[in-house]
Amino acid sequence: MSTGTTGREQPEAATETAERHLRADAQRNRERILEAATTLMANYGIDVPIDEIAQLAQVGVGTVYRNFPTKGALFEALLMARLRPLLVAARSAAAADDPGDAFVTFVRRLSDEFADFKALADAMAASGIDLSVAKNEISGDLIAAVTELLERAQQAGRIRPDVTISDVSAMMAGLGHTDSSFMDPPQRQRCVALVCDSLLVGARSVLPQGEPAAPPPPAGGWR
Amino acid sequence: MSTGTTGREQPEAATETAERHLRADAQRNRERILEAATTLMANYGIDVPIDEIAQLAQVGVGTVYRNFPTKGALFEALLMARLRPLLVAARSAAAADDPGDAFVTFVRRLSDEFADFKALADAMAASGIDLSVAKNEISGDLIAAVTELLERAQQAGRIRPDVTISDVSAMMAGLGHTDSSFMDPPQRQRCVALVCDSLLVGARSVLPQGEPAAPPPPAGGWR
DNA sequence: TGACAAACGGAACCATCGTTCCGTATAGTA
DNA sequence: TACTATACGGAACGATGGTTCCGTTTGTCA
Repeated sequence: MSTGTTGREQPEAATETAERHLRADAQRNRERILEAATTLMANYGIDVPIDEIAQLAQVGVGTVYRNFPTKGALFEALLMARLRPLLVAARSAAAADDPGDAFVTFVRRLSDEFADFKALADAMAASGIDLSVAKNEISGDLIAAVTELLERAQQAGRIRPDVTISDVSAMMAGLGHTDSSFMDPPQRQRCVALVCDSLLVGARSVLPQGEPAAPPPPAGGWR
Repeated sequence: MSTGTTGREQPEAATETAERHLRADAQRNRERILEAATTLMANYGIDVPIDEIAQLAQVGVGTVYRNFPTKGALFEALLMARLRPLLVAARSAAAADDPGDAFVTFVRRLSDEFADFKALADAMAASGIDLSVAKNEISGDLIAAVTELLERAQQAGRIRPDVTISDVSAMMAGLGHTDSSFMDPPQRQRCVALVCDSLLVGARSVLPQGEPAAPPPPAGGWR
């Protein structure tokens, strides 16, 4: 009766297309929410409570749910925003003159993305070893692009011919899950280099300098 | 420490030493609990509810808590049981004639352990990139043993001299987190081989055959 | 066999978190 | 300025899961 219909009243969910003339404050809030969610999910992964996102965005939880029907929807919106440029990168890598180098560049880029946005690795873990982090089309396109990148690099003799896209996906997933929050950037780069070395033909990277030497993590060590 | 906190009345917690004359039924139940917890945590990781463990063990939750003051304690008990043989393996690998081969064998073994006991990978993720999955002594011993294994394999010229124990730990963690539940055994073996190839000097394994669907890699391995 | 400490089961408690509901506030408009 | 659709906040709800409590059962020993 008074308030909307029996169902929810969110406008077209998170669809950016058909921007149904949002009220100015609503538009502002939506952006705040996206920003807050990005910040928090980048650092803490998918596990941040909605309440915290709402708090950081200076908004009530209701407002979050008015914009995104579900936590998953919010997450997926963020994910897509991350995946899209990654797809562009993969495609241009596949078209590069030297697909071998382009492959390495792409892997490095992906690793950076994992580090910058922890939730991406979470999503990858949840959906198995392939790159299809969401049921969205983008993920399919992404894996297609990486497949082509791989094939071209193999044709160019730069990547081992016995390596499959599954191998690549699995290694990428592993990279993402070498819990980035515990790994400093130099260490991450070393891992990227090692992974690439395992896939490339006759490659033996110079590993970027990491921590001084010994393993002793600050006193207490484990935990 | 864990024992004798002010609160509960559990007998020495999970300490097997000083087996305080458990009543026959209590002993039986304790074993049932450990067995059930192993089964469930192996398949579902740390996230299995205590209730489910209790149910499978055919005991009440109270009985679980009488044996293990906390879910974490139960988990740690299982973990130690897993880590101990792994430690033995690492030590004997470090003492092997060919530390290069022994290293590969150990990595394979570790990977199997991840697959057999999903919770191990969970623990590793939670504790960062090093092997120290718990604050227990065993984990310290384990990383020490692996360090020695690494050094000996490097002295023998089998592992790249620029690889550090941190690198090894990180790659192992990645291996564990290439979510084993989504990866069939052949794929896992391929990843193990790739990781080893990245660490060893001049190695290019023949990757074990994986799934049939993917791009046919029968091109044969490298030497 | 009787008594009692030891052990048991599982309801209840508490905290967390996703989601919904609804009374209230306000941007946009006439 | 007044009116109303739109949007807001946040309390409340329901599900889940770890932990505690306590009345009841049972193994053990004399």
